[in-house]
Amino acid sequence: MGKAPCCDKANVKKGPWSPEEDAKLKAYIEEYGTGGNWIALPQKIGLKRCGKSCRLRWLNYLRPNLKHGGFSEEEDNIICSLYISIGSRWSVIAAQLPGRTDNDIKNYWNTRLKKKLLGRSKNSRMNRPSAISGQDPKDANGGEEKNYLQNLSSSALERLQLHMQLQNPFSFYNNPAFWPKLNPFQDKMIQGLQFLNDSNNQNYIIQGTSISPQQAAVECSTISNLKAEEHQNSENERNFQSSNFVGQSSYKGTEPVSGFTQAELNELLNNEAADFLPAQSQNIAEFDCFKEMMNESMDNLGWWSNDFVDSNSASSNSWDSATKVNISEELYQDYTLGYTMQ
DNA sequence: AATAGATTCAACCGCGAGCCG
DNA sequence: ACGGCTCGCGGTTGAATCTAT
Repeated sequence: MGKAPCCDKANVKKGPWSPEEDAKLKAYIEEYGTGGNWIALPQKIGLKRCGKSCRLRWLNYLRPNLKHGGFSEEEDNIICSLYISIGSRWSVIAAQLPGRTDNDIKNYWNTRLKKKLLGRSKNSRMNRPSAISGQDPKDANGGEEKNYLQNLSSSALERLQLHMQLQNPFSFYNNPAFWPKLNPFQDKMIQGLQFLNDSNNQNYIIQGTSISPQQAAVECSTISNLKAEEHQNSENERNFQSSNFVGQSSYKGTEPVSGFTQAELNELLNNEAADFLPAQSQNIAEFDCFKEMMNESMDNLGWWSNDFVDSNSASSNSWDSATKVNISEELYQDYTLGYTMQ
């Protein structure tokens, strides 16, 4: 049985929106709201558009308080650190960047940030066709690795590359002693988001204590309480943005954004990490790192790729278990609030 | 100035989740 | 419990624009 189409495709206009269409949609929504039904909306206002198209146009372009134009360095940092932590959860990342849409961020990542961060290591890999396995794929274990790699999405590979940069033994990233202490809020956020991605249900270290996934989930669910406290403590700080999970405003200044320090992210953004070793050694180091992860550390990599996890949580819509509800509600709250029409 | 190739980004698509009768 | 429907998401496409030759 096929799925019912959301609209009559034959009578629906596609392609770029005209100023007249924009004006119609904007005027109606500003006055009446969506009426809780995007599908019915275009008919009400005489637009020959699909409801989904109207929704997208409103959310990504017409809705008030949207930022257009270049991203700031702080926004770059937030996007990068969240991408590394949770992957392509664009809506979650967008929730941390007021005025930015998931589509914007996705485009910005795909067209600019990704290249900025990965261009270099990508080039080095492209120059060595069999460097990943270092042997004929048909050799012992090689076939398995090949299949495994073929199953990786490009997103997962990108994150792997970032991960490898972070694993560079000479890197700042790999020396916890050098890391500035995260505030509890940031610590919980990063670990909470990683927890959501992890189907292996390993234990988590929160505030130096190893806890079970179940406990981690409870910890994460307390984030809203932390937020409320902080909000009270900074009543005058209108920038708090209430939902600002990353705390870019409530911890402005000296604290790192998300799980990474400004220096770390600058290093990543400027590809400085790749300069730690001469080109040749760097390739070898990358290769060794990869092999090591493939052979020994798979269990530790669950967080960075959906492709490794079981089918129940492999989809992007995996925010569905009972333990995840509290968190996803928190994450989406303000994002959706912005769309709620009176 | 003309052309090809690269880049950007608005818009589309299909899927899964959740709600409701 | 089931099916229909809408919503929201991430991935992808393709027209417009920019850049290099």
